[in-house]
Amino acid sequence: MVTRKAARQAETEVDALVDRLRAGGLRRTAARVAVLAELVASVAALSHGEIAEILAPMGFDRATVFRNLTDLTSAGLVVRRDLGDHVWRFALQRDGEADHGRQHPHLLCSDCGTLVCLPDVKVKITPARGWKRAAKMEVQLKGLCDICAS
Amino acid sequence: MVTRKAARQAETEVDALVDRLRAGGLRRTAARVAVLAELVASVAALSHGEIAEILAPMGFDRATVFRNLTDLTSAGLVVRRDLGDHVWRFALQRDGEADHGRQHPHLLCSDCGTLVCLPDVKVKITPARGWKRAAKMEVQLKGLCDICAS
DNA sequence: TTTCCACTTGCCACTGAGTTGCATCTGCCT
DNA sequence: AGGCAGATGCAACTCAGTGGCAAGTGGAAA
Repeated sequence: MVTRKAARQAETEVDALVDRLRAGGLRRTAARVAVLAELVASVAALSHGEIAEILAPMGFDRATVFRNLTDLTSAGLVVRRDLGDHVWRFALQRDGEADHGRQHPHLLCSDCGTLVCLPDVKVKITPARGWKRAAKMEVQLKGLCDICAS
Repeated sequence: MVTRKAARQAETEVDALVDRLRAGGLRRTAARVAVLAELVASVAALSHGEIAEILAPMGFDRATVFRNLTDLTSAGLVVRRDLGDHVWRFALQRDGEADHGRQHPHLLCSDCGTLVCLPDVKVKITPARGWKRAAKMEVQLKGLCDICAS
């Protein structure tokens, strides 16, 4: 049950995203709007397969969904991410998300292979001899995730 | 051109690995020895496809290679790793690597896949809310190694 | 408003990495 | 040596991702 206010908010967000789409030289098409609407409505990142399944009853072909996810990612509106299971998942490129890999460390579970965001863990790197590329590194911790540790 | 000393060293390493295999309840089979020998001989992590291609002329089937990589990984002799291209790559779980991994951080080059020790780089982890497992984590930085960056 | 053209789509097929079933082979314990 | 459970080769399959082509269409220009 979606409230009227939330529906209007989502629509506004889709409109804003479409503006960015157009500004990037891409056409406003029904398929793209539908993909963006699904990403706006979803809390979690969605795989191509999941989105394609949702949009199929509306007549959108999965090849189209795939191409559009790729286009939207190239255009910078969408980011794709792998959680360790070799499935790309797509989510909106929220403001400031461009450096997601560098914003916080990730835990790679050495047992199940899941990649978990650790936004509350701070990591400080002290490089030796003015090693300049440290700031561009992503930090990954390797150990057991909460599920495998329990 | 492999020197005689290097060849003997590799053979000794394979023998040691086979001992661990047997200790773990797995059989010593020609296919498994061949897989281990390839991993011993390789500097970089190898994909299933790469190993299968090497071993095919010796009569080893790729399904067997796949199964054995999985078995060796489950047994703890081999570790698998993804460089971001959705291909699993396999490498030996080196002796002392469990502790080695925690002694200093490593750089995993996102281009060539080389794992480089960074003994002079200090990393301080500040976990949130008394997260007790932080001390048991290995730290891995992901970015370009010196060669790929130049 | 109409035209037009480059972009987009649906349909179909393909690729590559990974995986499974089954009959047969084989390592190793007794 | 015998026997049995594990391992293998062969063949086929799954799944996520991807590409070709004819037809459809968004939007700029006239």
